[in-house]
Amino acid sequence: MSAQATADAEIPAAVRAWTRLLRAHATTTRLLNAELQAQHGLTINDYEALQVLSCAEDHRLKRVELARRLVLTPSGVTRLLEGLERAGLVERTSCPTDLRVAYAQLTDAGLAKLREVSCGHEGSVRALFEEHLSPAELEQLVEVLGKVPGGGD
Amino acid sequence: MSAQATADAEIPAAVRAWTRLLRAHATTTRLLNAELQAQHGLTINDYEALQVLSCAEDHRLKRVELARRLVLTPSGVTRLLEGLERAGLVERTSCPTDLRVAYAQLTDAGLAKLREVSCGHEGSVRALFEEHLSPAELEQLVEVLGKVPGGGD
DNA sequence: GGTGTATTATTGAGTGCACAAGCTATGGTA
DNA sequence: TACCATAGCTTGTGCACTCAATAATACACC
Repeated sequence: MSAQATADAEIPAAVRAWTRLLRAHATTTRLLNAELQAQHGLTINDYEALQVLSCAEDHRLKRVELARRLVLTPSGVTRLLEGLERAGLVERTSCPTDLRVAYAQLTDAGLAKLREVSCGHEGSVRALFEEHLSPAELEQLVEVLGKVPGGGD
Repeated sequence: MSAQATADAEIPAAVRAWTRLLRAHATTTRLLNAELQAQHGLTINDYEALQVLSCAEDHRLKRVELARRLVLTPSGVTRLLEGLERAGLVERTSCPTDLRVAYAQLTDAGLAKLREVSCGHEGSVRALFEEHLSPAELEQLVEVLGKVPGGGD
């Protein structure tokens, strides 16, 4: 009955959702990042960038658009792509009609790398999430996360 | 009907949940962190640390335990507490029965700061989440996030 | 055509975190 | 008592990201 016994029932659902989102994110990213890094030398954002590019038309995207999709700042994208370009997975392409834009273009090596990595990585993601959530719960999670700011596509 | 037209229906729910978790976290964190920083000079983890300590018995916790709750490494906690100690919000306390442990002890100033900040911050969290999610959806979110690794209490 | 504003991208500086290595203290075992 | 494995914590190093400032191009407007 001390000071810390207050609350649990009073904490707004939004706040509980927020802290759980924080903790769940921290835990899952730590696990998946470590694995991705150890097995393939990629960070989560490296992987996500390759993935997003592979879904884009002609496997390329304006850097600003990539930033928007990955929820990074433009400067974050510049640094991210530095690494991927050094590894030969992505290359810069210029836009003929607008000299400001530099496309991030997935290379063949990048696509190959993605195919090599994605199966195992998706397996890890599924193992992590499907271990404790039923298919119905996963669908719910997808659904409600889609309504959280930034969670939609 | 191009290469990128594959998939949407085929992507496993676990993977869609994972990417939405990533994006939602990045977006909400960015917003809330910027606000907390601008208005009170705290990071999200600063706030969370104060919050967790305030709920602990005698307002103090072993650093290792704090690390576990915040999903940080011990070294991360050391650096986090450096800042909070410098600001006078937390102080080190030693354990009489085990000289290895150094408690993180919330100071009066820390408690005051937390009370000063929490109302506004909770308001921001609620505004952000309640804007697009109904009470029922929020409860669902709490429920299913609780089953994601790290999301439980 | 020239000017002003918006857009795209990069760079420099600073921050927050992880990993690995190292220290001290504890507790079991012989 | 001596020893050794383990626990708690800190430090050195490195990485990923942000913010603020900067440069170059595009485009609307007069």
